[in-house]
Amino acid sequence: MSEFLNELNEAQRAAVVNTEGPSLVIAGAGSGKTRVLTYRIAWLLSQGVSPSNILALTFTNKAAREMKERIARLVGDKYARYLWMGTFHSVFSKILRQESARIDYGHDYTIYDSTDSKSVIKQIVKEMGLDEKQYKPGMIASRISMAKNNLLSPVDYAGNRALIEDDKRARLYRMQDIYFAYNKRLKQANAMDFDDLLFNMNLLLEQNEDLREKYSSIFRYILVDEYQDTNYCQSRIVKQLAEPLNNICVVGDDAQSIYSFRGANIDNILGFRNMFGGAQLFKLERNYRSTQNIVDAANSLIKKNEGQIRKNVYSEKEAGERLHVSAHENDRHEGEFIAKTIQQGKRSGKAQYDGFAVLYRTNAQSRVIEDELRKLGIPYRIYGSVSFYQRKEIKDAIAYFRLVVNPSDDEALLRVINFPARGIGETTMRRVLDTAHRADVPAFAVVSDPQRYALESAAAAQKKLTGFAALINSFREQAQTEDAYVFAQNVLKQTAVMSAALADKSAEGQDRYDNLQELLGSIHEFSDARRQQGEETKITDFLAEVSLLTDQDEHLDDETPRVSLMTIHAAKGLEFPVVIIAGLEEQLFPSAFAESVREIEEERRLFYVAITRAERECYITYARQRFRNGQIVFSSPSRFLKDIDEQYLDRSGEKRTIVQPQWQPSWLQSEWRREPEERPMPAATRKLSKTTGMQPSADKKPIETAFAAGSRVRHATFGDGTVRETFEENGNEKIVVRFDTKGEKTLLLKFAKLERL
DNA sequence: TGTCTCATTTTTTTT
DNA sequence: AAATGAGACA
Repeated sequence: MSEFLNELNEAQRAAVVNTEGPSLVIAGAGSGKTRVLTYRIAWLLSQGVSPSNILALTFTNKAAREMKERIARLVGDKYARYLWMGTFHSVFSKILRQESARIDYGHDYTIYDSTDSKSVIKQIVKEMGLDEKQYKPGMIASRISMAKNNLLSPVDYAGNRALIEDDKRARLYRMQDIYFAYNKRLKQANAMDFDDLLFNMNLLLEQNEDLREKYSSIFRYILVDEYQDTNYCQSRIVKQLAEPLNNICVVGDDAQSIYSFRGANIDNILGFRNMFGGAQLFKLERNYRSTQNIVDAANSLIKKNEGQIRKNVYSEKEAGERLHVSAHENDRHEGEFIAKTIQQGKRSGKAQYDGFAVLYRTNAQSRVIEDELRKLGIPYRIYGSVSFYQRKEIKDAIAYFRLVVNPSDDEALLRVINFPARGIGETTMRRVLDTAHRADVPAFAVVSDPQRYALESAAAAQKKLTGFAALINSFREQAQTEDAYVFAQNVLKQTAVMSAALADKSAEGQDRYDNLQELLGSIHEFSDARRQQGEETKITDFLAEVSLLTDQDEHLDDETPRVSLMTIHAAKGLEFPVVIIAGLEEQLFPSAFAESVREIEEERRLFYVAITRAERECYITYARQRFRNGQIVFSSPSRFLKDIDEQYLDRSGEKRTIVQPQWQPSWLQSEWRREPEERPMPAATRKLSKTTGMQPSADKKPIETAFAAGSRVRHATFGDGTVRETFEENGNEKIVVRFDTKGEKTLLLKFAKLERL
């Protein structure tokens, strides 16, 4: 039964069989972390522990799924199926649904995603009459999130001197009030945001001794993956669940902690042995993934960080090639290089396409690379950009389901009340919301019965509202009786969502229709899968799952091996024979936002993660200029390149290519990152006026702008045919300055293909 | 109300 | 470049 233990090395085996009491497994990159977790679970099962007594928490859905599959392969699906395995969020959300009454929530609570949250915040800021420029929803949302991650309720927040001081410094004096109102609003909508799932889970355990006992007796063995990425709240929950047996095993690598922006606290892993006295420590230091050069290079990099748990990661594979660093003239050339490298690598048999991964710091970098891959006909797959469930039409469709199941869900209501158009406009909705908030009721209540809440709207508008309410209400019964798929089909048909998409003959309309069909298909699939396990599926079951799906495998049917493109964050836990890391430039990687040493160190860990994804070869690229936010910016090589010992690098690729721009318009750099108040005249206008010698139009209307760096001024062509100056860029594109004669006296700059002068 | 146009702003990573 | 916001106009 347990001969599989032979497949482990000594350190791994020790970590696997030491099941009683707390243990901390520090697992260097590529040292078989997942292996230890899966084998530990398999081992527990082989010792007669029931799968329903094991709780395994992971960071992503994908990790959970893969681990489950691996366990099923070891011990059979009939055990694996009953394991409690999933992300923190999904497991806790299931428990919270079960126990929702205890925290005074309805069973069918909605989970608000970050878009919903920001929208709520925006409304609150507006209603409080605050400046939206000052109180940016994203900023507010992240502060609230941090508070929740640290278990601070609005009341705690208001009582926290440090936070209040900090808010003052950021000129967010009403922060605490917004937090308070935000939570109230969510409660009213019977909704939780991502952080509430954790916050409330902790609350549930803290306030109910019986539940604490119930769940800690169910979860007799607890395993936590990626422990370095957990936040304070998560660690408290785990602590409560683990007691009194404390059969808890956490696995992680402090060197790979890259989620502090999400509240992850590296102290959790560093302080684990304080929280759980007598915890055993296991160190996995042998890397099975990468060649020595790669491991050594990564080690030399991470050594530049302070405050690590000492460990000595080593590889016993061959030395392998050095890491190839190359410089490129601009982002397009960089993309071209990447595509060619992959093409050649494939031809010379280094790997199939799916053996290559291109990693980058930001999603925005993927586009150019995609373009170049496509030019060479290389199949690729992008992970994690706009996921299927984030598309507008899908969110709209789901909002209908949400609203039917949970009529208090104001965000869902707002999304769909005028989609497809029903003649219910902004003004009406403004009034509805005002009325609802004043009466402390969900918006849907006002929509259903405007009279009762004395809504000040025209009779015609009121009729439209009640009509909409009737439509939604007519679905309510079906939601409870019908199968999810049948229900979804009905709703999309009767609300005309489907027909609206079908009527749209544009390419995007076609796409939208296909996507809706695909959504129906996936509901169908979901329902079928559950039927095979003997469970009926209602739409609420689907909703409970879908809101926590993010990267969800948009199951590609074809089996074509594809190159993977993703952010480094998304690449954590994966490995590829050949890894290409793009955009190693200051202001990009490390990100321009990383200022403090702490933040820089996190960026460095990110680079460490990127390098250690590679099994055999690693390419690192950077560009001298890059198109960013509609402007060309100049960049210098990342400081991180200097952090790797020279002996592991092959820097020959840096010498060939460099072309410094011959002529650089001085304003290109000086305009970058200038504060708005220092700009008396719109920058674009000034630029143009400077270059052309023309005066800006009287009303100082800004002008669309696009000057290429490294361009050479020749003459310009104006709309009326006069030629003054042209900008030639590296022989490929030119920019013509035009004088737009129709309408306002505005100046326009346009790109045009270059006919050689 | 809804649609179009023009201007401004955005800057990371994600359960 | 792309998304958001404001204002004009039908």
